[in-house]
Amino acid sequence: MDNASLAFRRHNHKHCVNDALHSAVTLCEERGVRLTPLRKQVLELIWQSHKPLGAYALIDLLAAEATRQVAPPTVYRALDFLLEQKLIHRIGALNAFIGCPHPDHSHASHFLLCDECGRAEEIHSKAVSDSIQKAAGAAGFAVTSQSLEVFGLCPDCHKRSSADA
Amino acid sequence: MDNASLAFRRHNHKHCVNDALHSAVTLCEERGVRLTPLRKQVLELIWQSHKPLGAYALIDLLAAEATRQVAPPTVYRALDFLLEQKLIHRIGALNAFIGCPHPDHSHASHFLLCDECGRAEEIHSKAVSDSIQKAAGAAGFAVTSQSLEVFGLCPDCHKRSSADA
DNA sequence: ACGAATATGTTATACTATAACCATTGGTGT
DNA sequence: ACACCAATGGTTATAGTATAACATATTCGT
Repeated sequence: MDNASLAFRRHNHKHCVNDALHSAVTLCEERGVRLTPLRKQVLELIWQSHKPLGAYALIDLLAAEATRQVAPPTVYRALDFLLEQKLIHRIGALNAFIGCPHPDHSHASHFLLCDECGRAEEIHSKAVSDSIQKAAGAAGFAVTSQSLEVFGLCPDCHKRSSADA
Repeated sequence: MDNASLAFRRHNHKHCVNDALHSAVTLCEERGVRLTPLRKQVLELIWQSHKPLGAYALIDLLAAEATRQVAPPTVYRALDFLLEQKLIHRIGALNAFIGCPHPDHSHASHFLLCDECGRAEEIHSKAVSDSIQKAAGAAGFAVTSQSLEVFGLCPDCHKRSSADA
């Protein structure tokens, strides 16, 4: 079981954070780009949970860490960097950002988003990617990026809501 | 060829608008909900092109029609109604809205979005829907809605950019 | 050390969306 | 017709998200 499928399960989340930060460091070195302290701190804060985090929530967290009081452009620039390096994804419907568990191999942004608990799990389905690619191709469309946001109830919340009924 | 696949082709766009308004009227009657003049006007403006339209662009257009000067809440309420009735979709990545060519049968929001010309085409692929449903099911996730936003170049813009190169 | 490029700080502002409250309209039952 | 209630739209203010423009500081190669 890799980190990509953990969001909706019990797990030691420190491993997620450590893995994410470690591979971010490695990837940035390989790519010759700079994962500065600010960028790393932002990435770490985004990884504090499996819930997508808004830019302003991030600003509040940075302020709470007491180390720095940053203005919106600063955090947005860090977010832009992390997006470019595919270390995070943006969830359009939520205006929020979430860590990418597989930053090493490029892939699309496909997420399951729980309406109830807010957690997000990235999915990696070749069938999904291929079917999208095929449908686009049939329309003569040259794909550069894809974003899939599937809303509903995660296993836990679904079970809970069934019990309530 | 139905209206759902026209966005990237030459066509008489008046037909799109007429069809959309006509089926909106019919559907709202069937559902016992009121497609008021404001709501209808907003829907018509959204259908003026195949490009997703922002709420404030819509406000400007309403002002330009000289008939009314509306404030944001007014247009957002109209948009909410149209979204509820599935007469339009929201494109999360663009904070914009676009008409739904198939409001009569419920379906997910799956779009091809051209980075160059801004036009959007809704796709209806059972293979895509099914693969998504299956992937979500495998994760124990109960889907309530899906939004797929595929970015890239439409046939026209792709041809044009190849020619430029 | 120097200059160029990159990164961050700072101020102001643009863009997107909603809360709260009030006035009006339209259908319902009597 | 009338009173009533729910739904719609108008208005003001404000919340939430994102970027422009410019100043300062840091890093890297030479």
